[in-house]
Amino acid sequence: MEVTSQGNSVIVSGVRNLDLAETLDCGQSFRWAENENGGFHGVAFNRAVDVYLDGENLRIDGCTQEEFNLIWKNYFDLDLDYGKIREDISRIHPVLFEASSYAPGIRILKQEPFEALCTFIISQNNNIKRIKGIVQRLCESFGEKIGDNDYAFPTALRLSRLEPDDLAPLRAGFRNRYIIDGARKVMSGEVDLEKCRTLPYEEARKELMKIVGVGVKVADCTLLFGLHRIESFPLDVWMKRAMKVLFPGMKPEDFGEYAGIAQQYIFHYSRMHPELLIGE
DNA sequence: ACCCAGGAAATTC
DNA sequence: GAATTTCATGGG
Repeated sequence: MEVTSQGNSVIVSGVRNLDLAETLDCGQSFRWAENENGGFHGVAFNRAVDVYLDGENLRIDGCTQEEFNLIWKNYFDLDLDYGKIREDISRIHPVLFEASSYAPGIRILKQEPFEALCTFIISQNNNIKRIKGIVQRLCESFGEKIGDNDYAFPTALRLSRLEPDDLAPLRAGFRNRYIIDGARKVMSGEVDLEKCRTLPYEEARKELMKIVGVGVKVADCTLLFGLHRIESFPLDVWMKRAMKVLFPGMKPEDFGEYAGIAQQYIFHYSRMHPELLIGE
């Protein structure tokens, strides 16, 4: 991996096992949209960028070399060897080889913990298109303006001072009070997100589940996508169907230390092949 | 009108 | 305690 910068862009060469659409538009982050030039525009860590991938060259517009090293290198998890991981987990089960070969460019993003928490609270009993709309309105309403049309994700402090009814314009429905409860418990320290990086997995889950509206699945997604606990194996409706039909008898713990990456391959593969899951 | 959506809380049995 | 219903909202 080699990094050069010209003007307001950073170019990273030697980037393998990354596909922008597979990674940014597969239901782990809700803040990226394809732009008119085949790249993706998005916001994370209070920065807005456009990203493009040409072969093994990743270009990030709106980014200094310093910001790349501080933010985006980690965000895209570029130090982890996904090729090696794919080889390893392919040996676990033939269907996992199939699923991971189908979309080998999926990576697990390292998102902001509080953003992951809130967006997966919003995700419950919801669809990806509407989740994106609610998240967009949440940022426009309560996030810091960081560009012409770009808003940072709201801070826990800001949201903690609101009442559930203040979120009515988001049209998030019953999830409003969950978001506020999460913000308040994070602000007060009753829930310590950073501690969830290192706590034993079950304890990290319990910590997050102190929040009203956070159950096992939302906790698992927060841990996987916001705290990079890649052993996490969230079971949503798609994954439950996939487990029954494609991996009968197997349990999450059978997928090893990179279970979260396996999960994301399976999730994407299942959604792209719904015909495999009929009957469940 | 009906069903579903990257679920979880509230209620009922 | 386990199974069912309800919870807002939008789209098919």
